[in-house]
Amino acid sequence: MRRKVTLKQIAKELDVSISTVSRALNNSKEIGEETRQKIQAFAKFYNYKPNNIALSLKNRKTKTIGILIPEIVHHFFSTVIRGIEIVANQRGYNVIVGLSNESFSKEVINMEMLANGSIDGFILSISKETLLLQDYHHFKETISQGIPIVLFDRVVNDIDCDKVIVDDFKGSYNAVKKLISNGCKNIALITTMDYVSVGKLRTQGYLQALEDSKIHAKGNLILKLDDGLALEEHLDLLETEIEEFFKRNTRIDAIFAVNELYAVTAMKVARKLDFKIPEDIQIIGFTDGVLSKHARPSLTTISQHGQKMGEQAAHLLIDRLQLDTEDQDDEVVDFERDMNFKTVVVETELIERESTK
Amino acid sequence: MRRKVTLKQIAKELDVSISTVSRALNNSKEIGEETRQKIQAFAKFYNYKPNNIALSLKNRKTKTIGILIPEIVHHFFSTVIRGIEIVANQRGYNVIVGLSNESFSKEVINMEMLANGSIDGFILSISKETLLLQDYHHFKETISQGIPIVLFDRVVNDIDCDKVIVDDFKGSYNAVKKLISNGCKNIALITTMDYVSVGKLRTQGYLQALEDSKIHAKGNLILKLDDGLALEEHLDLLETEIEEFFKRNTRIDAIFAVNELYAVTAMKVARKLDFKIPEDIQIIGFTDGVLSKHARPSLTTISQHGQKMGEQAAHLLIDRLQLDTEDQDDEVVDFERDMNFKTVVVETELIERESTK
DNA sequence: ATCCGCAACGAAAACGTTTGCGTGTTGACA
DNA sequence: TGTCAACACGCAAACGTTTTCGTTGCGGAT
Repeated sequence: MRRKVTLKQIAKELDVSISTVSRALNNSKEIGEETRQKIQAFAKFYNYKPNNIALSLKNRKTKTIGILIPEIVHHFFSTVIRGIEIVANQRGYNVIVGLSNESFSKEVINMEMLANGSIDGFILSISKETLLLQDYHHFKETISQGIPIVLFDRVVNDIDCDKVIVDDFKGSYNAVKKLISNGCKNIALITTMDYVSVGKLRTQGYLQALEDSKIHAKGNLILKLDDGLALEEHLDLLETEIEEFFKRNTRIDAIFAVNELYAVTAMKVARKLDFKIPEDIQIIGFTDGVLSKHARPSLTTISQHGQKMGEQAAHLLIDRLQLDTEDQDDEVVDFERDMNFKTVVVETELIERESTK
Repeated sequence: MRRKVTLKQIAKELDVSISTVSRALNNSKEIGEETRQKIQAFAKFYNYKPNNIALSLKNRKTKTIGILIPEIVHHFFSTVIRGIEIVANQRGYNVIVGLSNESFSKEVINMEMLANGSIDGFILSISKETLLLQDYHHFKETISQGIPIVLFDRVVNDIDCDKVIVDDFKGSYNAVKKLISNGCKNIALITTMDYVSVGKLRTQGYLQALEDSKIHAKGNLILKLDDGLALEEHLDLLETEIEEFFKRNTRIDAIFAVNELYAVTAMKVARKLDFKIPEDIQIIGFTDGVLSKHARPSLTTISQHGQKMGEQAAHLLIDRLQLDTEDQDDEVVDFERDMNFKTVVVETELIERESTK
């Protein structure tokens, strides 16, 4: 087991100083041709690679970005990670991921753990519990320490940072409009509780689309589901909940669901109740995952383009990081930068499949 | 923007030495009660947290483990990551993930990038290209530098390290046995090319089960598919490939597929060709993902317990890391340790759903 | 002979910690 | 009064880099 060779060892072996070795390897022209050759050859032979940690300490930046997400076994989030990883790698960064598991305290812990020098910036999506508590002090503290954050998907307004979102409102609006133009009169909505921002926006899009088409929105056509039901263990509960909803509203001819699982489950229930899809009932879901593609019939969905969101987020963050390192004069720039937070919205796309006409 | 406070700043402010501050915060009893109180209070007020990078440099270990996987938008792999993250967090470690995207060179690059001090050890699953090339020099080099590796799922024998696998052979064997005991006579196998170790093992399990039941395995009942077909873009190709396979073999009454996608697609084709499931044809797939659960009919599968695999892998790695730091005497231990590589096999589980009788 | 400049290299600080060792100040005890 | 612990703290090295600022030696100009 030969450990990695260091500058010091090379210096000792070649009987020169550490600085000379460093300079030689960085092709400084202060070093004589001959010694440079010698040092480089030696370094290559022993496969010298500078130690990242030492570099991080010296440069006061780690070239790694922290990802903090609620859940990783989830098509959308893993797609975002992939997007982040790709551009991070391209631009010389690593990614370190933490999972909040939708828990506030885990989010805080994780964040503090990483904020102590391990990463240069965060890309994160807020956990549900945090959204519920509306306690964002950890984010603000991190930002005030000079560590930039990029929020994606689940964002809140009162955090000053870059954001990447999809136009949840518009996406839903278009989907419902589509259902209306397909002739649907009684369009049901299956959504989450309001504190999840995206759920709320999607609900608003639904309502607006109805209103613009002079359709009166009826409260009993809206089903707000508890989050617990989305858990793997409670699939059956989710199913019966939706089934009862159906039975209460026999005239439903379309369903718009704010996520894939709700949509697929609704479809399952509809078939069980002998609805023909899409003849008797049409269905659209938000979020395009594997379920939608492989369901029978395949599900018309609104794609969020998770990978693109990840890429955008990474670019935003790294741009800001590199901007930070360029300017040394602190005060003024701080002020200017505050004004410059961007919110990029990634366009959604309606992917039509078999569950709509 | 107030940057993080350091020991030096505290020392200066309180007019003591850096070492005194450090000791006071670590509750060294070399420090007088009074000064300790003072320093701790001050540190708490300014929210002092030791800088991770500096600690890493000093301790020559980073307390982070590197995960290197072929793909992250994948139910199995993300489940494994979740398992790793959970125990890593419990035991005070962070995880940094790299994606090889099934490419040899990306695997090498990523590994070298992380091996230069960024991580203490690796948990990884080998990319297909690497398996095809059979070039494992980067793994061996990393290990010889004293960085331990834990391989999971896709492993190869000639790398000396801990491994976590499922018993692919046994899992397949049991599944096929199940089909046989359900009365199936013409059991087809849909698998990958041989160079992916798990594909090979699963194929062997299939063959063995047939042989043990005195059923002659027929070559034309085995469909070996190219990997390219598993890509999202080529779903239709995959489908036609399987459809032709069906048409060539009209007497098939069961299918065992080595992954979820193949199984679901086969089911789709079967229904299209008016087979009744499970009456006319029974289907089992390896790997239990979301597709299986929500397919219609739901798919009987062999669960790999990805999360458990991740947890085991993390424990193996961290155990070894902590063992490494305990012993200072080098030579002897190296030798002993070589003998101690473990391979833990996580039991598979047959999850029966609607696609079998 | 003196001075200057340049090429080629070394010493040391710095990044933020921990820690072995040294040192000064007490108080007790002989 | 002198000796010696014990106590409370500071110095400095170390981890592995980069970089600023010297410091040599030497050739050429004056």
